[in-house]
Formats: sequence, structure tokens, C-alpha cells
Amino acid sequence: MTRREPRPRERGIPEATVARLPVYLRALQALSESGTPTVSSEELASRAGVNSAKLRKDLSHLGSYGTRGVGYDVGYLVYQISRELGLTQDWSVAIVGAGNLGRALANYGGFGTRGFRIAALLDAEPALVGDRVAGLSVGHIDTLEGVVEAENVSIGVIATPAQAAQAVCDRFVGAGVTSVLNFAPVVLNVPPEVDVRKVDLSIELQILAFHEQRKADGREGPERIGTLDAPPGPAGGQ
Amino acid sequence: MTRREPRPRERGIPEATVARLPVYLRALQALSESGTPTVSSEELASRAGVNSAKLRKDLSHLGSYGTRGVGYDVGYLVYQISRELGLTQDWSVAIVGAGNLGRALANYGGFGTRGFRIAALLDAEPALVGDRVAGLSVGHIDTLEGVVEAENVSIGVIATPAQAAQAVCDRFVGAGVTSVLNFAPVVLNVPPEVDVRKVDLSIELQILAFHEQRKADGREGPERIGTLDAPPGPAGGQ
DNA sequence: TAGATTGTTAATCGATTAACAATC
DNA sequence: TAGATTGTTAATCGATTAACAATC
Repeated sequence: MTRREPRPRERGIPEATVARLPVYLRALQALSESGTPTVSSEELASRAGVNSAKLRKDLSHLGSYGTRGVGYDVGYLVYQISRELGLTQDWSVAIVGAGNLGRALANYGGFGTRGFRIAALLDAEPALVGDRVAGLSVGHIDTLEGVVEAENVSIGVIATPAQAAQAVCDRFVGAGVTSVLNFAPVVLNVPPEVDVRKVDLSIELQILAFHEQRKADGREGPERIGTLDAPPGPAGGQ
Repeated sequence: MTRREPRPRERGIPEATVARLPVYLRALQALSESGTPTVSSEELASRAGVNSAKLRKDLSHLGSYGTRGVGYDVGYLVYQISRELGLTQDWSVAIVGAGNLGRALANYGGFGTRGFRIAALLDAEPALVGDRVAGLSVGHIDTLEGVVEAENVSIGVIATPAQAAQAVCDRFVGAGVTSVLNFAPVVLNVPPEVDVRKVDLSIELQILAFHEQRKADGREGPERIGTLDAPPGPAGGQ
């Protein structure tokens, strides 16, 4: 059963690669719009902010879509990456939370463009229901299940305050959504078949602060007061 | 010069660990507010959504702050992680772009809270200048350099449309900012001493679409039509 | 002392990178 | 053919994980 098999073709693209494909795609689309027919791995890598070895390795997971001595056909590679990412079909997205963040998301160019369709923007606040945002009318949160079914929503976006997020997530999952993009600063609990990605503004800031502090340490001059090798030990708190 | 040295204490916390510290910190702060004095690695890991081996390994990079047989003192660990992340001092942040996203960021709880201070919210659009958002008056983009100097801004946040992002980034860098959080869908070019972190909404959606597609493939039944092993070859496009 | 839980070790896994043979 | 550039190999590096000795 779990015997070593000949391995059909090694499906499965590394996660790190998947996360970079959208970046390559964006660079390629810009090239396409400017009418550039082909691009080398060196040039494309530079535009995507990675080194060319990594780019070629990443693309090699999709197949051999380049031409030695020439480079990659821009249009062809746009198509191959789009297909790999699942952007040749349309995904229906529902956003919960019609505050500034939800509105920003609804208006965000990248959302409405190829591959995604915002099916609904919902909120619990009656005063917001009916507002028009990005060509949509804000709906009431109680219509969530109905919208998910009627519009075949496969991706739920949570742009609510932290306290509301888990409940909204549960409703998405209950309605059959298996991909969630969470902007609320909480760890969501979901069954294993559900994918959650998280965007956390304050975490990003904290990571920057960490590095900023390191830089500042250097600037303050070479003589550190001493490294806190022996901290005072667990303090109070019981 | 580059001779093998005794190694003072192996400074340098792995990036993957740094990125998780804010998550641990948030879970610990919640525990602290609920008056919990100590927590085991198992419990804290569960709340942070990681396994306990990883949590202990991560914390071990900061020092030995736990007690065998007991767990971690919540308050003490909050302090140690905060210090490591550089949150025991205040960082001044300037946000450029006072559209929905900029307003969402300015209003975001996690921003104003401990460790960060929003020094300014700027925009190029005269009609927005003077608007009050989250207790701030929107300023004009031309005051950027003055604000950075006067307020000692160390982190610049870019919440502008894509076309404006690189120019704003250049101004931040020119004014001496060395950490940038970018929400615009472009790859920013910066000198090596500048840290850029990027939050890209459409990239997150595309990564979800990739996985969603994989799940859908499975659902469609076991008989695939065939794997596109031999693609048609570079199509047209020149 | 017995039970609990940390901090560390070592094995494994996945990602990055440089180099270069293949080939247009 | 000569020059350019891909796709792949192999070495290296960093991250994850399970297991357990140390120790409260």
C-alpha cells in the first residue's frame, strides 16, 4: 500500500513557489501590456524582485515553457501561470465587513480583475445595509448562507472587528466555503479541509520594528552596555 | 579577521521565529487580560495555532524563560517578547494615502496600541487634506519630509495606488526612513539598508484560488481527463 | 518522590543558490 | 558556428518536528 511507487510526475508545486507565481504574473502582465514579446529569466526576475536562479527553478515546476537562448514568450507564460493558479476560471468572493477595510477591499483593483468576482459585501450594522460600494449594495450578514449558495462563493473574506471574526468564519464554513482570507487579528479555528490565509497589519509592523531596532542598535555605536545574558528571572505575576 | 571566534551567544533570531513572535504576544496578552498567571507550551501553542515543539524552539531563541514542570509566567513572557520585538519603545509611523485603506489603517486598533504612534496621515489629493481621521488631520504629501524629521518617523506605510507607490517610497527613503510597509501592488526598489514588507491582497486571493482549484480537482471525481504533460508549445505572441 | 513540562538534540524536510550541460 | 539562456543538478542553508534528558 504505502510501497514506493514509480512516481507519475511529481505533482505538487512547492508552497514557496506558489506564493511567488502571482508576483511573476503581475510582472508579466505589465510586460504584455507594453507589447514585449519575450523576456529572459534575468529580466523577469529583476522585475519580480528575486534572483534568476529562483525564478527558473520556480518556473521549472510548471513545465518547460522557455526557449534556451531566447527566453520566455510573455503571452504564453501569462497563460500558463494563470492556468496553474486557477485564474482561467472565475472565483466568487464574499466580503464580510463594510467598514473602511471592507470598502477598500471591494474597491481594490486586483479583486475585481481577472479571476475574481465580488459576489457580496455584507455587514451586521443595519445603518450600512443598502450603501452602495464599488457598484455593490451592502447586504445584511443574515443573508450570508443564501449568498454563498446562490452565488457559489468559494472564498470568504473577513474584514470585521476581532470579536466577530470567528463567528463569521463559522458561518462561512457552515455554508460550505473552504477558503478564507482573514484580516481580523485573531487565530481562526477551522476544520482541516478549510484553507485560511491571514493578513495582519500589526504583525507586519511588529516585524519591521524588530529589524528597525536591530539597525538602531548598530547605529548607537559599538559599545553595548552589556548583553542581558542573565535576566532577573520570572517576575511577580503570582 | 574572519577567523572562527568563540561565538559570544549566537545572536540572531531566525526570521521564521520573528514572524511568529507577534502571534505569541497577542495570545499572551489575551491570557494576561483574563488574569491567567502561567501557561504551558501546549496551551499557548494551541492558542497561537502552532505545535508546541515549534513554540518551545522559538522561545528558546530568546532565552530560558520557562520553568520546567510549570510553564511560562505570562506577564514575564509578555515583557520579554515585547522587548525582543522592540515594542518597549514607541515607533513613529507615517501613512501615505488617505483613501479607504489609509483610513482603515489609521483606525486599526493594533496600530495605535502599544509600540506604535501614527504621526501623520498624508495624501496628494487637496480635497482630502484637512479631513479628520482617527483623531488626526490629513496632511498634504508635500509635508512628508518635514513630518519624517519633526516626528522622527522610522516606519513609512504606503497605502496609495500602484502608480504613486515608488515615488512615495523614494521620498520616504530620501527622508531617512529605513522601514517600509507597502500595500500597493508593486515591487518597490530600495537601497539594501531599507527593509520592505509587502501586504498584497490580490496575491493572497490568488494563493487561495490555487489551493481551491486543487480541492475542486479532487471533488470532480477520480478520473482525470489526462495530465497536460505535453503542452502545445509556445503559442503565437510573436 | 512522582508527575509535569521545559529546553535541546538530532533527524528530516523543504527552500535557496551557484554552476553548468543542454540546446536554441 | 558562436553567443545566449534555459532547465537541472548538487551543495548548502534554514525550518520543522519528534523524542527525551534535565529539572522544577
